[in-house]
Amino acid sequence: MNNVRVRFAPSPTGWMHIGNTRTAVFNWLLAKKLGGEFMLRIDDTDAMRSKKEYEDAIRDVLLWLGLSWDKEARQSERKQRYDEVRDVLMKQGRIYACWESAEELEVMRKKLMSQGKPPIYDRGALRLSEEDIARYRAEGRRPHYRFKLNDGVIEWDDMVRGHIRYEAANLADPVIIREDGSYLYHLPSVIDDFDFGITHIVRGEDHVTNTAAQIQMFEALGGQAPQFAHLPLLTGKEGKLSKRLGSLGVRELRAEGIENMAICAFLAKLGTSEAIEPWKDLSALAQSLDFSKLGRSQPKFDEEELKLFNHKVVRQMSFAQVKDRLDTTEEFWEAIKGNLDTVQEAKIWSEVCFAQIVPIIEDTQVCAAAAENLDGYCGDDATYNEWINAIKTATGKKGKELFHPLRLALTGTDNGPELKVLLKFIGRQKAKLRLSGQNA
RNA sequence: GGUCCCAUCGUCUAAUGGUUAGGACAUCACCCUUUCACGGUGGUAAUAUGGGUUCGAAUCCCGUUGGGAUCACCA
Repeated sequence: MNNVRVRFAPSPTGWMHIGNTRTAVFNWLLAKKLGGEFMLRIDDTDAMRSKKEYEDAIRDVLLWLGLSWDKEARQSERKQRYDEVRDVLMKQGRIYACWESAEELEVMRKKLMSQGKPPIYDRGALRLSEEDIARYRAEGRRPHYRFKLNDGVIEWDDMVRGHIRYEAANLADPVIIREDGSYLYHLPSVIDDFDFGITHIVRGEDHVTNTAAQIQMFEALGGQAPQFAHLPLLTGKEGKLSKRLGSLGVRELRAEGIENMAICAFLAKLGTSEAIEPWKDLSALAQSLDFSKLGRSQPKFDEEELKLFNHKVVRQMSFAQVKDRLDTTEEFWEAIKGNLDTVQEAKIWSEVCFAQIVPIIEDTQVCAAAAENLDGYCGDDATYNEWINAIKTATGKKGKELFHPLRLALTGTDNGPELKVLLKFIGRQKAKLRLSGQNA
């Protein structure tokens, strides 16, 4: 184990969705690829919106996906540490009090925008006199606090976007402490990354300007910013960053029968120049991680493609991987798995073969001939072929006219694995009853 | 509006000044299967747009158009 440490830092304010999960997957894969630690950090600084059930769901989903963590922390338990840092930075003048109300700030922003100016905070609070402040206090106002950005160029080498450069003057001093004294995301995040020795941060590109501000925070703490990788954001089919994506829950996908490996591999390879294909396991997938293979434009996430891919994943799963979820034999699994979209669908064929179904008699002549000639069938190819030929001779039917009624009578449905294979499991007895129209 | 990012087959992308513009997914056709499906083989399909630079541009430069991010007392 080296000193590489990577983290996934969700805020428990909603269910795990495809965008979240992608970030988790990349961070986890990077930790494994570099042989480092993976940390789960619950960013619950927003007490109003954070919920225990969301936090539990995050853990459930990560575990189900196979993204286990070596260490964890919760921001709501580290307030003391944040206060310490706050006091130091305040003394240094990097944190300053502001007295504008949210409404006043909103008005200022709108005014600047309408003048064609960037809606950046004007640092009015820094020009306040003692009397001004005393008056605000007397009015019953409570201050919120901002982090003061130093002028100059902020730059870093991003693992996916290359060299990035921002002029600090184009950025607004971020608010880091609310009027009620609680912390906003920026500072606790940096303090934690610093304290826990986080070496790499992978997150969405919506964070790039945050990163610029946070780099100065790392420096203010006397530390050095970790390596950053900002992933292009996923978009929906229609092009826009769809709200559906935000609501596309991993739990729902799981319930639909999408495999954890399908989700991980799909998210890890979408937007890269590599083929989306099944991987043996997560560590093999981790070894394949390469940020230089990622494009810089925003890939479209299509749920249909994920489902198609899931089929491929299911098809190459061994019996050992599914036996705990299915009550069936290896022989049966191997016979039908090529035909499944989800592992759960195996149950459908299991019922068709071993339980009772209602046959559909589409062609009485074919079914009668089939029933009459079934006695010689022994479950092998040779007697199966003899049986088919006998029906063909007796009825003069062939091809679809022959097989469609047989399939309907024997399985009660018009599609599925090869009839020859299914009949082997259905057996002569059951088949005969079904062919004569009886439930069996 | 300021700042930043992006633009190649339907989709994800490769081609770091000279390629018949390549691959994967989807699609279509054919083959296999005496049916559907599964599987196999092959095909169709792209450089947003206008100017430059150059012997030569998908590639470099400028403009246009289009898309996205951010500018929260969310994270």
